[in-house]
Amino acid sequence: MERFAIETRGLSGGGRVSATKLLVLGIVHLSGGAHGYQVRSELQSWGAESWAKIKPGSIYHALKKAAADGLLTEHAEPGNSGPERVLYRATARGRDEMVELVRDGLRRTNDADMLNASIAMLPMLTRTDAIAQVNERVARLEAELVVQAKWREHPNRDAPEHVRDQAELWAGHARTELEWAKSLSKRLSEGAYTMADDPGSWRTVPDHRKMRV
Amino acid sequence: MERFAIETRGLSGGGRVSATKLLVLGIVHLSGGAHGYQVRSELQSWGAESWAKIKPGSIYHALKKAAADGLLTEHAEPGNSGPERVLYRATARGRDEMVELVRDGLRRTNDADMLNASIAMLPMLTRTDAIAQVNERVARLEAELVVQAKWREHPNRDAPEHVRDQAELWAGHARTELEWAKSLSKRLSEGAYTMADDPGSWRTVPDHRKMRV
DNA sequence: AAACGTCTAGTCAAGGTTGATTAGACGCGC
DNA sequence: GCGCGTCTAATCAACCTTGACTAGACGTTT
Repeated sequence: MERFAIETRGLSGGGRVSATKLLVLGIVHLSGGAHGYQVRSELQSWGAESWAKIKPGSIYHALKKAAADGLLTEHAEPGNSGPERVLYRATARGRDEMVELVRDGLRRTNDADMLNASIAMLPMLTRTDAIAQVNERVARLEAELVVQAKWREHPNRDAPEHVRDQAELWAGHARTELEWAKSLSKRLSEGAYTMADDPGSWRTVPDHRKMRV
Repeated sequence: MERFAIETRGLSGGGRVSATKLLVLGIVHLSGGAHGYQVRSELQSWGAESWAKIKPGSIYHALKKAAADGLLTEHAEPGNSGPERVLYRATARGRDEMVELVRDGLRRTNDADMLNASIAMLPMLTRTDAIAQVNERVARLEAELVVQAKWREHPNRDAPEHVRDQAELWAGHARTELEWAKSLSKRLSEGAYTMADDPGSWRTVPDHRKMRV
């Protein structure tokens, strides 16, 4: 009966994939260490509350959970000016997990939040890897559109008419996403953005020169 | 400080709007009374696990919560054949709340799950009401596209380049949705679907002839 | 200089979500 | 007539999300 029990688990201790987790890990990493409020501000300036629907409350939870899972380290800092704060830094496992989350988010269809978060963290990947993941997404979307087309030819008679008509909307979204993914793949191939293996990326910048707030 | 404390609360005891709640209330109502497994099967046959991302576990919780809030009544039934079951029936408050949820889900932008669930429960509204809500949605989407266009002219310099480029994808989704909403409005005007005030709708069918499993 | 709003920084309880698990009934091949 | 898989029906603990709330510091208005 428990044939599939393990299957869905990823690199770390398990638990649901979450856009919050990815974004929090990503910002901490990009900042080369950050406290909660800093992550919160950075995400806000990226407009993440709207496209990933992240509320401040979730950020602190995600940070603590990631620290408990060994993906981040916690350093308590006495408040020299203002309240106390806790500094978080990414561990090696945290970096690996984050990269896997980005790759998965790009490759797999479904879940808009995860896709948005993955795109936001795209430069965590090398250029060739990113292109490969996006291309796999393109292939998946094309396959899904074929399935959807078949489904509309032979609709499920149990579902009411207006529910069946909803499929048009989903197909429209899938086509939009397909076009966008194709154009992203092309932009990447043409050298757009600074990826992990490009000069000037977060990876090639020495620690003391990384972004600070 | 608590100026807005009440504002977000709806008709009932409060709490977050949820696609699960709407679908569960809707199925119970449409079935003229149902137990958990029946709701689960019906949603499955509508393909709801995929488009509303509802897992069985959530359904039972939603039923109990709705019963605790007075939106449903619970009738324990001894298992004449098979395990025990609990029969749920919609109350008047449950019906009112559900209709409000559908209207809100149609009118307000954001949250794909809620929109999908609302469309699935569209025939809960009268035809004129449904058209009005969809038209308001059309207007909102058009306004949003204008805002997005302005945003792309004057992008936020704090966000990285690839995050700013993501806006193209959102705009594409918004345009897809806009076109679909317009066509839905048109179909409704032309008399498509059986709405709450049409002959043959769930509302005009006497209780004993309602769908049973 | 007391009052006021605002920014920094974070906690918390209440509630929602979910994968795993339980358990009886039922058909069916051997 | 016994084991096996499948269907019905639901429970539960672990985990995630969130709105509301706390609290110090700082500028600035009155």
